[in-house]
Parts: sequence; C-alpha cells; structure tokens
Amino acid sequence: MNSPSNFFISENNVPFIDYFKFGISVDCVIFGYSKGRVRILLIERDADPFKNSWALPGDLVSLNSNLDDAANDVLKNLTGIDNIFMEQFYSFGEMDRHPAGRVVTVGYYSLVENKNYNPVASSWAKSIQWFDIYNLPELAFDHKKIVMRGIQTLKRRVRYRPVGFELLPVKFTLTELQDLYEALLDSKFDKPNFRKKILSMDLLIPLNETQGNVSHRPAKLYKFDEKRYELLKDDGFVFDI
Amino acid sequence: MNSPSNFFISENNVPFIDYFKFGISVDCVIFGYSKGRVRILLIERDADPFKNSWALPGDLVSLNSNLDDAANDVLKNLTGIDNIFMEQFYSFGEMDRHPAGRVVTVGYYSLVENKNYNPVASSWAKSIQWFDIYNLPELAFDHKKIVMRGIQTLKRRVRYRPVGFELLPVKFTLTELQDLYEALLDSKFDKPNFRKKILSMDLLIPLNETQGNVSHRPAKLYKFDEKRYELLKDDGFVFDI
DNA sequence: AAAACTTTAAGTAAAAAATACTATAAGTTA
DNA sequence: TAACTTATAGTATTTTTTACTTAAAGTTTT
Repeated sequence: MNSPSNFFISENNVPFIDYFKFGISVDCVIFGYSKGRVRILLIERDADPFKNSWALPGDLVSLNSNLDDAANDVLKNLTGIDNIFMEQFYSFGEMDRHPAGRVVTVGYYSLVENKNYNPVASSWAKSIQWFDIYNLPELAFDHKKIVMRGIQTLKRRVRYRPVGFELLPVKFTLTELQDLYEALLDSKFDKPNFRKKILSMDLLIPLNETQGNVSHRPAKLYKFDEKRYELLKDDGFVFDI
Repeated sequence: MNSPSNFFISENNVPFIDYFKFGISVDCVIFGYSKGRVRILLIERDADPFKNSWALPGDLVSLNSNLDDAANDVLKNLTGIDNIFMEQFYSFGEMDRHPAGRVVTVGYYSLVENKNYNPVASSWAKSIQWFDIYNLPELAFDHKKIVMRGIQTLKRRVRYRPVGFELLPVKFTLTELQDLYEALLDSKFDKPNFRKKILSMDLLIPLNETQGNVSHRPAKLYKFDEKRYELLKDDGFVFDI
C-alpha cells in the first residue's frame, strides 16, 4: 500500500498519483527550564537548505514511519534526547514554506528538565543550544511562526493540564513549583495561596525529605502523584492553576 | 519549487525525492445545532475507496493549495457550504489509514447553525446528512477517530472561547444560548445564574426586539458583541462558561 | 551561644464569586 | 378575567479567591 494506486482519477482529470507528491516533516519545539527561565532547544543546521542557520530539530518523515515515531526519532538523532513526553500541536502547510518542494510539517512540543538532558549535536546538526524564548535568533524556514504557536499552546495547556511537572526533577519543593509556573505564565502568585491551592488538589505526595545545601530553612520535598492524576482525570477533574 | 529538487540526498542514502510521495488531505468535522441536539455533517461517498460509506467531507489537497483554503474548498464542493469559520485541530498520520497510499490528513472543525445552511450533496458525494453525535453510523477510513478527537476539542474550546455563538442565529434569546451550552457540554445550569454570568461578561448587546410566535411571554433578543470581544481578548480576558 | 536573617509554613480575615432558591412581571390561552 | 407559562429580578447562603499576619525552622554572623 505504500505506493499510490493508479486506479483512481480525481474529478478534475488529474491522475490520482499526481496528488502524492508531498513531503511531510516533523518539527519539535523542546521547552527546557532552569534558573527561572524557559528556553527552547535549537540546532545549527549543517545541511542544505538553510545550512548554518538556527532551526528547530526536525526532518522529513519517511514513508514507513508514523508521525509520533518520526518526531521521537528526529529528536533522538539530532539531540540524543530519547523517550520523552511529546505532543502534537499544529500543522503548517503554506505552499512556499520549503525551498525543496511542497512540505507540510507537523509541530510537536515537549518539556524537559534541563539538568537531566545534555543534548549533543549529531547527524546533520552542527551545534545545539538552548535559547531563552524571549531572545531567539533568526530561524530557518517558517520556524519562527512554529515556535510562536508552540509557546502560545504551552501557555494555554499548562493551565489546565499538569504538564509543568515534566520540567521539574522528580522531587521538588513547592517554591520551585511556584517559580516554574511564574516563569511559564509570566506572572506572580501569592506564596501561601499558591501552596494552599496546589496542595488542596491532592496531587502531590509529601516526602520525608527536605532539600539540602541551602543556607536557610530547607523546604520539604514533594513528588507528583501520577496514578492519582490518572484516576481523577477519568472523573472529569480539571487541573487548573 | 513545486517539484522536489534532486539536489539533496538524505543521510540514509535515500534520494531526497523519495520522501516526496505523501498525499495530504483535509477532513472537516462540521458541527450543527438544532432543537437542542448537536450533530455533525456526513457525506455518503460515491467514489472509491469506501464507495457508499459514510465519511467526513474531505479530499486530497492539490500541490497548489494551502491547507486552510483546501478545507474551505472541500466543504464548498461537497456540501455547498461556503465562507464559514473553520479551525484546524489535529493531524492524523498512521501508515495504514488510506488504502490508496500514504496519506496524512489534517482535521478541521467548524460550527454552523443548521437552519442557515442547507447542504446539498455535490461532486462525488452521493448524499449528505446530519447525524447526532451520540448516534453515528459506521465511518470510512479512520474517520471515527477523527470525529472523536474533534468532539473532544470542541468540548474543551467551547469553554474558553465564545465559539458557541457560531451555532446560533445572529439574534437569540438567553434561553436559547443556555440550551446550546447545555447540549454542547451535556450538563444543566441554573437559569437565573446562567444569565447573570453571561450578562456580566458584557459581551451581549440587548436588542429592542423580542421573539415572536411563542405561546408565552416572549424573551428579549440579544446579539453577540464581536468588536468588544476582540478588544477584551487583547487585554487577556478569558471567556469562561 | 545569642542575635540577626532568610525562607518555610500555618492561619485568619475580608472580598468576590458561585450556587441555590424565591418572588414578581409579562405575555398567552381558555 | 382566570389560569398558565416563561422571562426576569432579587436575595440569602455557601464556597472560593485574595490579601495579609504570624509563627516556626534552619543558617549565618557577631
């Protein structure tokens, strides 16, 4: 089934096969977080087109790979990052968006904790770097547009799904959580109220540990209760910051 | 630029041109509303593959059309419906989803008021019909999956964007609006409280008209204030039912 | 080892919003 | 004119949000 059948002729008398000339690509907007700043991961291309330009990790999809797999493969090949939560957010199909032909690209986004992932440029990525989302370089193709829509999607989704936890270490303090949300949503919350709200959701498991190596009273550590979230979700529960 | 250049060879030694064998299609989930029920529009196919099956209005995209235009054209060709608000929601790219070759489809959804649109089957649509979303027939391709995700998207978006108004006539009563939201969200609201909430948003313009032809006290008519919505939106206002 | 300092963490009071309910007004039909 | 239906206004109660205060726990400085 991988080669289009010649059987069908469309109504405009264009042979069916003439429709099968698209390229499909995936592009990944990878959000990272550290020291109160949200960043995205860009690669410096070492291949035409747009050689030497900064771009999103992305590539053409082969005929025998589905979209989700392709997105994961691309990320692994170009950055070494493997096996992370990744979600589709929008597809871009302007006619002139790729100089080599007609390519529709599917945008994916993901969130990773900076410390845990040490991306290494590989394949045709010459170098790789985290950029502050408010201070991006010129980007290849229409990647600026893709990034912008990715940021918009993240800001919206982070409010009603607990995706933010992907950006923190497994064990975290409530202040770290608050700092993260303040960075993501670019706003400030009252500290006592924030912790009251988040704890009342009953989605955090308090640990019998405190943070170490701080020059003040160490805060209690918590971890996210994924099992409970899965249960609550089924009952129509909405996570809401 | 419409034919892929032979210049580039991918790293796996697959000629660049071998990636350009995808078909792209668009499929439209058109929501309609009347008599307290939410429906979607399906066509009965009069062309292979899946001839005689019910399916979403959709078609392959040609090389010289962008996605949004293609979605609008498809809808116009198959149903006669033209010039309506339409929004992309997800892309589907499983390898075996189309028997004629590798086709990635981009899902669009729209909301229309039943009365205003009298869809007529044309092109290769044999017939056309509204189906209750809770009582759908067997569908061609993976259209069941597309519909399900479309419904899920609608239910989510309708809560924080005033898309619901697309489903009502320009002039409507508050009870009609409430009935619509109750049908969309499959729930019940307290009448006085619903009207208080919606009116306090200051997004409705009260008209000096009342509904006619009813055997009881006629309700006041309102219309949606789009200009004001655009203004509020810029200030970070979130519509929230 | 006490004082100063910083941050966590618990608590409380006021304001706002959501919810539940009651009453009245405006029209239609018998 | 009375009975009826639905729109619309109003009120009281509960819950949630927001703003602010205070105490506790640890570190650093003197």
